[in-house]
Amino acid sequence: MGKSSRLSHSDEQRESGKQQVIDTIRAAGSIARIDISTATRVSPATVTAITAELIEVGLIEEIVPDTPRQEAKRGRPRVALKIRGAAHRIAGIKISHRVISVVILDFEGNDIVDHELPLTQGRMPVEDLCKTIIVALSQACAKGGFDVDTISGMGVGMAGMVDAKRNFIYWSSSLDERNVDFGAHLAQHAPCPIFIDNDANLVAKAEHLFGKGRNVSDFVVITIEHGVGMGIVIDNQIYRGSRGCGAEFGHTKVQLEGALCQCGQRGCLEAYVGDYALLREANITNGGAGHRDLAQLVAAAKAGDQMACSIFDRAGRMFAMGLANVVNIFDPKLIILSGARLSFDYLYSDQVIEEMRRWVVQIDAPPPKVRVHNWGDLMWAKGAAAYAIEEVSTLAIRELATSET
Amino acid sequence: MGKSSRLSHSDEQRESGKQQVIDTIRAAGSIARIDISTATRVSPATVTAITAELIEVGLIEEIVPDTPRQEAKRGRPRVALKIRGAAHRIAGIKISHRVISVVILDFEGNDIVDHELPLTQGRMPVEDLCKTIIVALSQACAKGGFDVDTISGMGVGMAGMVDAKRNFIYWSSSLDERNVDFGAHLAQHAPCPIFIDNDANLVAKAEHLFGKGRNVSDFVVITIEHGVGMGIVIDNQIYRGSRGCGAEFGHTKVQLEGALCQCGQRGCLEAYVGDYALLREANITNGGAGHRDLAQLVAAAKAGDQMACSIFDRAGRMFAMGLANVVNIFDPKLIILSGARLSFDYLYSDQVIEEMRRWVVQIDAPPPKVRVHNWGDLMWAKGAAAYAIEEVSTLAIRELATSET
DNA sequence: ATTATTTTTTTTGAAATTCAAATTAAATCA
DNA sequence: TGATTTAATTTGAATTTCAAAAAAAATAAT
Repeated sequence: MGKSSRLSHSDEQRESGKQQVIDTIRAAGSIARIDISTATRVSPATVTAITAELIEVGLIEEIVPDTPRQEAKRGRPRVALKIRGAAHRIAGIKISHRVISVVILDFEGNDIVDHELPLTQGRMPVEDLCKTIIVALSQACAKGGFDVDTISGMGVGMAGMVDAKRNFIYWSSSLDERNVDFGAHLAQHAPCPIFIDNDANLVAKAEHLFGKGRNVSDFVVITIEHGVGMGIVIDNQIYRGSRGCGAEFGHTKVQLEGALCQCGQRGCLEAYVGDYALLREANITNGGAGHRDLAQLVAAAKAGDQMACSIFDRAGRMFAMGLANVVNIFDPKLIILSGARLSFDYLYSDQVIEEMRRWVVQIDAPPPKVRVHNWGDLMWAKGAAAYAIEEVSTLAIRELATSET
Repeated sequence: MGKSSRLSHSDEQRESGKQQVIDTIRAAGSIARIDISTATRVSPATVTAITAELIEVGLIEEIVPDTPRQEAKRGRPRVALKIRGAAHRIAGIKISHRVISVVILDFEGNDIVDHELPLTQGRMPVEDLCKTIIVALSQACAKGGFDVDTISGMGVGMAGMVDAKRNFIYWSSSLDERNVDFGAHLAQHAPCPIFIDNDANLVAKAEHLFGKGRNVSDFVVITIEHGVGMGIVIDNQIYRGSRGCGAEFGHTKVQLEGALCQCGQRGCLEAYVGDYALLREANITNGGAGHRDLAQLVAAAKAGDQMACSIFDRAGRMFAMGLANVVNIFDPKLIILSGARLSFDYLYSDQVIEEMRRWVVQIDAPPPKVRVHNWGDLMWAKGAAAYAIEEVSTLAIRELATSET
C-alpha cells in the first residue's frame, strides 16, 4: 500500500530518502539493501520500505542470481537491486557544427539506439534548429522501432553559454540569435520534458553517472572539441555559477595582452590551444604556405619538424598553466580529461600533466589525480542523456510523493 | 517540556529545522516569526515550536519594542527575535608576523574587547605559538574583566595552507614546522573548542556573517595583506577543496615562466602584486637605490614618477587578469575586495575593476558586482570569531538535540 | 465604547518519516 | 537435523512537521 504525502519543505531541495536510495543504486550499478543502508546511513528498515515502493512503481528491480553462487558465505544471501532499464527511455542530443548526434538510452543507461543527422549549416535560426532536433530524434526512434512518445525526457547539449535552470541560451555557436528561450521553443515541438545545458557540463554529468567520475563527489572535467570546455562537479552536483554559466575554462586568460581569441578578447587559453589557434600559428610561421589541417601539423611534429614541435610545445604549456590555475582555485580530487577522439593527445600528454603538477601549490598531501578518458563519438550525446536521466529520475520521485493512493 | 531525540541520519549533515531558523535569525539581525516562516518555508507552527525551544535554552530572545509603534498597521504586531548576545562569548584570533590580534565578541557578534600582543619573531615553534596565543587570549579576557573559562569557542586564523576540517596546518609562515596537527597542540592549552582556518577563508566568513556578503549565498572574497588571499562561499558555505585548501588565488599563474614568487614557482599573481614584488621591481629599475618602502613608492607614483606608475600599472593589470580568471571559472554574484587598511587601493581601483570586467566572458546578464570593503584592523580577528560563532552555534544545537530532559 | 477586521502567534490533532528491536528468511557449517 | 550466520522484513514507537482552528493583540469602523 503506497503512502500519500505532501511535500515537506525540506524535501524540496534536499535529497529525500528515496532520491538518496535511487542515487546510491545508480552509482553502484547493483547493490544489496544492506549495503544501501550502510552507504546512505539510512536504517535497514527504511531501506526495505523505500525499495519496496520503488520496485512497486517499477523504477528499480531485484537481480535474479543467474550465477550459481557467489562466494561461499553463510547467512541469508543478499539480493542485489538495480535500476530498471525499462522504466524509461531517455534521449540525449548534442548539437555540433556539422551534425546532430542522438543517443537513446534506457533508464539504466544502456544504449538502445544512436543516430546522426548531418547539418548543412552550422549556425541556424531557432525554429529551424528545433525542427531539425525533432527530426533527428524521430529518425532515431524509428531506427529503434518505437514511437517518439515513449521518450520520457530529452537532454540537449550545445556549445555556448547556457542557463540550464531556465533552459535559456545566452549565446551559442549553433544559433543565429542571442538570448533565446530555447526551452520554450523546443517544448512546442518536443513530446517530453527537455533539459538543456552547456555541452561540457553534460560531459561532466556523463562522467559522474557512467564514467570515471563515478562515486567521486568532487571533480573537474576538461573537454576539447573546437573550443576548450570545463564542467565542475561539487558535492555531486554540477556547479553552474550565479548566471548559470561558470566554468569558462577556455576563456581563462593565460597571457596579458596575448593572442587574439575567437571571442574577441586577448590571451584566452583557447587562443593558444584551440585548433584554429594552432593552424593560425603554423601558417604564420610558415609564411602562409602549408598546414591546412591539424592532422598534417601533428604529423609534421611527429616527424620532428621544429616549427610544429614548438607550436605544440607552447600549446601544451599554456594548457598546463590553465589547468594549474583550476587546481589552485578548486583543489579537486580528480581531473578528468575527456575526449571524443584522442586527437588532442598533445594536450593530454604525461609531460603536460607533470608540468601542471609542478605549477600547483605544493603541500604534503597527494595532488589531484588526472585521468584521461577516451569515449567514442557518442560522448557528447551521452552526456546530454545522463543529464536527462537524472532529471527524469527526480521528476519520477517527486511524482511518487505527490500522487499515489 | 523538552523533547528527547537521537540524531536522525539526515540531520547530521543537512540543516535541521533549528539550524535553519537560527541561521535565518542571525542573517537577518532581527526578524519576526512569520518572516522566518516565509524565509525558510517552514510552517508558522513549527517556527513557533522551534523558537520557543531556542528561547528556553537562551540562544535567542524576543526584542522588547522600545520604539513606541512602528508603522500604523492593523493586526497583532509581530515581535522580532534576535540572537541572544549573552548566550556565548566567542574569541577570534589572528596570527600575523608581528602581532597576535584577539577580538572577543558576544554571540550576536558585538565587540566586547580587542587586544594585541606583539610578536618578537614571525616564525615560531608550535608550542611557543600555542602558549603565546593563550597569553594573548588571557590578556584580552583580563581586559574585559572576565575569566578565560567563560569563552565558548575560539577561532584562529593564519596565513598558510590549513585543512580546517582537521585543524591541521600543512604549512604556515608563522610556524617553523610543516604538517602540524595544530588543533591537538592548541587544545592542550585552550579552555574551549578551537577552530582553525586559513585567514582568507575566515574573512569570507566574516563578510558572510557581518559584512557585505550578508544574505548572499555565493560570493568570493579577495584579501591582500602581504600575500593575496581568496575565500569562496558557495551555497552559504566556505568552499574548501578536496585537501581542505583550495582558493590559492595568490599562486594562480598569470604569466608563463614569469616573475619568481616567494613560493619558489614562477608567474604567480603574488609575484606581481605582492608588496615585496613591487619593491623588488622598484629597486631593480632604480638600480638598487631608492624605495625601501611601499608608501614611498605609492607617493612617487602619485607624484607622477614614470617608473613607479608603470610598476603599479602592471600590477593592476595582472590583478585584473587574475580576478577575471576567477570570474570566468566561478561566475560569482559578488566579489568583495576586503582590506584591513586601504593601502592597496591601487589594486582596488575602478580602473582595475573595469579592466577585469572587460576580460570576463560577455553575455547579456549583469556581470558580478564588485564591492570594496574597508574593515579596520580587526578584520582578520573578526573573521576568526565569525567562524567560531558559527561552529559554536552548530555545537549548541547539536547538544540541544542530544541532551534535554 | 464596542464591535469588526486584520495579522501574528499559538495550540491541537493528525500525517509522514524514520528508527530500534524483534522477527523471519535463507543460506552454510557441524 | 540443528546450530549459526547474515539479510531482509515487520512492528510499534519516537520525532518532526504541518494544516486547521483558536487565541492574541493590535487598528478601523460604527
